[in-house]
Amino acid sequence: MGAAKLGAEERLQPVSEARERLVNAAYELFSRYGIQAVGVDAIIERSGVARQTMYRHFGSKDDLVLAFLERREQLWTRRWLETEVVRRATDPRDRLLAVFDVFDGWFRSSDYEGCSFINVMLEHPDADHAVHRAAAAYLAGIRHFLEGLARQAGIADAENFAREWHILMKGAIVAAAEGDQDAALRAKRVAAGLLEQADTSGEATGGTSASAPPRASKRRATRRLR
Amino acid sequence: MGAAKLGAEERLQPVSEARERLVNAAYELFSRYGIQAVGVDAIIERSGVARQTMYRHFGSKDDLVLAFLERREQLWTRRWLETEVVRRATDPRDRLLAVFDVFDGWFRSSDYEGCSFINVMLEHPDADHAVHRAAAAYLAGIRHFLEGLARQAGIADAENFAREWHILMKGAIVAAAEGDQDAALRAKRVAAGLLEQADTSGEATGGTSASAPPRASKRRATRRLR
DNA sequence: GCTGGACAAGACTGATCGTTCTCCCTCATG
DNA sequence: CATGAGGGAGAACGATCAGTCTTGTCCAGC
Repeated sequence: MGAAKLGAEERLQPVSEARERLVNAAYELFSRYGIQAVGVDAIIERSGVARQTMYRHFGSKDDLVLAFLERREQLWTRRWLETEVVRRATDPRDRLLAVFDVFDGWFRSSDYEGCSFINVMLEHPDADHAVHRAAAAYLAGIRHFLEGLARQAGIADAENFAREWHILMKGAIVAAAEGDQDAALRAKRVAAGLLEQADTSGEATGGTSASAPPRASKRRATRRLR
Repeated sequence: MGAAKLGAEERLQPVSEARERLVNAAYELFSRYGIQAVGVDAIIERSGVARQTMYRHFGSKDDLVLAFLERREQLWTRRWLETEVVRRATDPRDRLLAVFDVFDGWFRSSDYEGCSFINVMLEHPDADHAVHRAAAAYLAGIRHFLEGLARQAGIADAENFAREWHILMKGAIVAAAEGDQDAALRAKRVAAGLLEQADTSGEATGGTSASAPPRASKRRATRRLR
């Protein structure tokens, strides 16, 4: 807010070209090398922007980090992960599983950089720090996406299910950082088992496991299976 | 190796008192705040050791980091995690599950500091870096412990099983860093399902779930149930 | 045409980084 | 007694850190 009123021209282009270049440079450097390992000098140099210009747009390095995390959510969470998952399947259960197919390609890319939200959050152990909180909030955003899919799939305790699913995703991300390129496949197998035994109240998917007495569903979730 | 021959006295005490204080200080600071956030000055100060003394024992900060990781394995992996797991149960399957009970207490401790191996590995994204490699190696050590339990439990593909189990552990560790204090319980529930449907060739544990057609075990694993 | 904001370029601050060097003391062993 | 290793205290190194300030140029709006 504040840079709202503009002339007729320069409508659709970013608020400021300098700011855009700064966030781009920050994105490339922070996502690859982490926060503490990248100095503002490196961002200045890569963005080709003057030092003072940076401090006019972002009062401090932490402010720039927050802008980086926001951009990361736009590009990675929304434009990449969620878009790709939705594109690959329509059934919400298939979409949940598709997460790990998307991850599989990610883990096998030569320049796998890991999850910036996890990295940044662990880099700032202080839970009260604004950067830690922002990173954790974006992780929660991913979880909300999962929770929505779980709800659409008619899964009873969608929130808990999403948290379990997310644990598998995060574990796989760390395993991939260790070098396990098959981490997504492993996690997907575990996830499939989790989905299979999930308490789905409604939603005739034609399950495989024969008997298994139907657990008393604690509450009828908002069944919405578009 | 190298500091082997000593006088008659000073037998059981550490190689050097100064070195011991340095590693202790490094342990407390690195495990809580990370590597990059802790300068050598802080370690000098906390250990009460002279600057030059530190550089006589450790040629560089990275060397001290490696010593810290080694100590972390001694104290955290061996003396705490593995000991506690073995203490809580005798059946290998129960021991596998006990991992998450031990984690549960850990996650609820007020000064939860996370897994240093994960933190340090993510802090050093370069897979060729000695510190990254060491951290990854200690993570592999944890996995080998799991693999041993899986083998004792008669699980067919023990290595893959251990990797899946470890993914759950690491995902829970990250979730706990986000603030989810119930992460261990969630991961345990998923793990229990994983264990239930595991290809265990042999080993009559007297399972709970009634029907569930016994999956055709692909291969008879080396049945060794001590 | 003037004014003021955005920006480039870069000097500069004080602090901190990892590392090296110097000087002095202690103490066990020859 | 002499020697030398181990250690303490601290100055000093050059590099880098995040952040400030100064100067000059451009350009749009009045």
